Amino acid sequence: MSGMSRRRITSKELAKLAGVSSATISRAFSPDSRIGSATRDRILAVAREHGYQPNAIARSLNNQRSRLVALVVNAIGNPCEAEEQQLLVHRLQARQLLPIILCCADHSDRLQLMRLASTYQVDHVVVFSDMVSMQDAVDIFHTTKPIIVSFEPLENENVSSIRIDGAEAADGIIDKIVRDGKKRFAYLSGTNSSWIDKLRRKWFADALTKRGLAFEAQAFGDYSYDSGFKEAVLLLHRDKVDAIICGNDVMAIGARDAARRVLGKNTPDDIAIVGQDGIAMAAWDCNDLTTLSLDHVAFIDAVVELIERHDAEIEGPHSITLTCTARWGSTA
Amino acid sequence: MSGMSRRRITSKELAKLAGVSSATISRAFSPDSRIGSATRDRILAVAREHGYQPNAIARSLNNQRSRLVALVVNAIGNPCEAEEQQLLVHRLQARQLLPIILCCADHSDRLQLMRLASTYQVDHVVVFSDMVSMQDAVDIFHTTKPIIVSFEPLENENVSSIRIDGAEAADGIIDKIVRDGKKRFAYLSGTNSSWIDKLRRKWFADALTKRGLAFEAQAFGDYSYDSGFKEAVLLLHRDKVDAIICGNDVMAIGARDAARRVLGKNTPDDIAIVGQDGIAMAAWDCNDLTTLSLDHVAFIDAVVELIERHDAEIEGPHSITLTCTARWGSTA
DNA sequence: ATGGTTTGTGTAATCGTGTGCACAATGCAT
DNA sequence: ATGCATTGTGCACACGATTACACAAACCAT
Repeated sequence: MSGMSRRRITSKELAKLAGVSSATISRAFSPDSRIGSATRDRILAVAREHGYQPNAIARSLNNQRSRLVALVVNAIGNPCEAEEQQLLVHRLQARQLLPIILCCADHSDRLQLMRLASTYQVDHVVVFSDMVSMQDAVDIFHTTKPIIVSFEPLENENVSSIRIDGAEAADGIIDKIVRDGKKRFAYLSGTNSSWIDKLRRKWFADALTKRGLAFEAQAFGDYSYDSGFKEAVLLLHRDKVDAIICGNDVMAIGARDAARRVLGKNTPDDIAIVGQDGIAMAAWDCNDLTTLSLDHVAFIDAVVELIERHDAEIEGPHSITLTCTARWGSTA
Repeated sequence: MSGMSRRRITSKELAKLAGVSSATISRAFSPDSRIGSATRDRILAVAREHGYQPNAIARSLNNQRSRLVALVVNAIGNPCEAEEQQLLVHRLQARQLLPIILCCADHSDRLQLMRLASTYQVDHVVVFSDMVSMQDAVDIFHTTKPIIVSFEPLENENVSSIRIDGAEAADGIIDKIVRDGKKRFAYLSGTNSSWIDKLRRKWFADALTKRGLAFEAQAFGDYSYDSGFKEAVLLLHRDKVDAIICGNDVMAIGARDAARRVLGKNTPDDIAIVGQDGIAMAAWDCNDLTTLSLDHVAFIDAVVELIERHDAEIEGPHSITLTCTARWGSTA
């Protein structure tokens, strides 16, 4: 690398240096294209010497293929999704795909943000966030026909989805809590009314119904520790519940702290607390949460599988169903 | 929006539809360019009708400006950086800049990953990770002359950096612990030898030296809860220390759990435990960590400030220094 | 009425690659 | 030696936007 060359060298310039045409330069960088191996070696050597790499922007324009993937997430730090995000980014990078993160939790105009990303001709879109309507995503991204992978099943030829089934595991958890003698259940939602939140609540509600019970109270948080803490105080104090099913693990930890600190009640004897997601933190010694957990690796495997199918141009929307399992901790 | 048009419409096609030339289309989307306001309105209406948006890839090629920013991070889920990442992404999005995440913790060839990103002509690079050598980053990205923002100060006209000073706050923390009667200190590093790790350790080491003390032991983890737990057991059992300064908050929580669970020792009476970063979780009721914390907002303000200076083409490398403060919890 | 400025639009070149087509050179079988 | 398949390379255009330049129309002042 000859040090300080300021500007990135261009294909045509390199062609002059190597005594070939710019077309040949391009071929030297395309794995399977007709080019003499001697020529290729010489070009690659000269390229390395001058720090040349083909311009991905120009290539994308020509290819109609950007190798960019938009990841629509609620928030980056949010442990609920962070582990999946991390895994997916890893898998994408291994396939030479670059992720563009769209954080919509704090962005005032999520649609505008998605429109911006769509102008970059992303090849795929993965929607983790439950804050954006799937219909909006389809409307915005359909022009480039990227795959859209999402939790929410939607009848549309452009959308593949991953369905999640936690009914059985939820039933097992409710079963144990009921047998432990708890009677007054509350559900602490993470959002006011997202699709995924309703689905999850239904799993537990059905399990209660089956046993002649029902949720005595319902509260709404925002998936954060603080909201879990705050709402749990109300539920325990005002509604006198003795079991709280939380929309995610972080709120469950908040609720557990509230019970212990504000009400002086301990899990699982005085009160049962259940999380959802199965994040790593749930298994930490200080938490040891009972939680309805999803196998992150299997989940991301499914996402990657859908992306691969789309890359291979296999037509039609696809759908994969995953089942949750219970993680048994000491909180319920 | 007329529904189901499969392919994204092009500037030239829209021109035909609106009865103008493609140059005029372009002008309609450039805020300050000579165009009749009647024409602009008509074009924007037709554009909306057909779901047209200028192709950002083509625009980038022409502009020599991609509006993409590479964020080089260790891991996404990692709470140590997650809050900064979240804030920065938010700020970038507000400026219509899109972040490309490079996760280098788990990627076998970090340099290749960075080279890949550099072919996308990113406008800026922000290096959070302490796992990549700054010199490598400069070598790879210098061809496009993006700004490189990093923790590590480096004498190079392309690199701006943010320096962090925690000496005073570390001194205050050590002061309190020593006055509480602790005598045998250990430092639990997050990495084997990153630049930032050495710097942080030095702050505490200096504070000890000033009082005629020194670290009795040093261990190496990997910034994870599990490694904090495991190493703390060894430090407490084998080295009989009564104060552990941890490289980050997550390890500190692991260490606290280890002390409580394995050794039956409680903070702050039996043993003092200090974290670093000041993540939100540190303030959770169940943790209430004493930690050397950095103001995340100020930090990201500084990063954005550097990016803005670069956008405004203000020459030369810049440097901003931030000072840490102590968060006083119940662990030390 | 006329010269000069301003305004709005079209033409054509450009950004850096990829690739179909044409064509020369080479290898091989007869 | 000839006909044919194969290999390697260059030319030229396409990808979809931006923008310098040219130019017509409109406006204004004298």
